[in-house]
Amino acid sequence: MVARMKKKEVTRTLTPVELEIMSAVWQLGKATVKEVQAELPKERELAYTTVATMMKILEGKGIVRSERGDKAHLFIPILRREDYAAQSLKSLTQKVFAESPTALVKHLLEDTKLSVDDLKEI
Amino acid sequence: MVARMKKKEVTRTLTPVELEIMSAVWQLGKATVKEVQAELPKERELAYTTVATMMKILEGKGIVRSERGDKAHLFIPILRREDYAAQSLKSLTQKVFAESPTALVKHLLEDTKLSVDDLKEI
DNA sequence: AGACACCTACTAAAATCTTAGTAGTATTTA
DNA sequence: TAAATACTACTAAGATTTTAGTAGGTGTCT
Repeated sequence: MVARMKKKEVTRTLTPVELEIMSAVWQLGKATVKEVQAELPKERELAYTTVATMMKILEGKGIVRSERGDKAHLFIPILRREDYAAQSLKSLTQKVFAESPTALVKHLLEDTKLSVDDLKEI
Repeated sequence: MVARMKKKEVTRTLTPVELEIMSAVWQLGKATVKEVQAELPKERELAYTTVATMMKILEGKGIVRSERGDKAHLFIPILRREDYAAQSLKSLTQKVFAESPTALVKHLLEDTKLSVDDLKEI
């Protein structure tokens, strides 16, 4: 009997720009090129067509899919933020926190605003 | 009066291969090209000169420095693993765990073998 | 219909990353 | 000392990533 299998998850790591773009897409949940462009940090200026190209690339890689929207295409994440996060985190622990997951948690507590109470809750 | 300042830390993110190499260097603490090459996972075969080139690049970027060793140069990390780890983690939380540091910790606990006791200790 | 605005597809240049060869120098060995 | 060995510097090809322009389509306004 074949148990429910974890999805393939061959997902390579996103390139820096892909990640920037995906951050915006994840944030928006579903968005047009224009919306993605607007969602980028204001100091980050990418031409409309550049964002469009990136969306195309992401679509080609199966990271987002597109739907015809009212006027413009709507792009929707296929790769979920949580999944990518989990994957990145795993790889991070393997690669740079090799022998000290404890250190990771420590840094984590310092960096995030996570209180001890939040932690207890978990 | 100028308080002790946190170091510049402009460190861009390491490319995949740079990270592979640095993993080895961090592991060894201080190493020759040959040692780094040997430290790579055995299924990962990079020519000696490729490793040498990478060391050069890393040195150029100020990530390692070199000292004349007995025969070969010794390469020594400038960027410390902990610092890079902290930096990566911060950027990861910003980019993919935006609104849910809690989720991060959850994943962390699932992925690492960190026990609740270890956690309490922290 | 013509002009305008907006969108997608295609194309491609520039930058960066990855890989490794070759040549030259120094050191060890036969 | 000549040959073999080991290492570094230089060079560069190929791959991938990043950036954006141009052409052509579609709808909209006057």
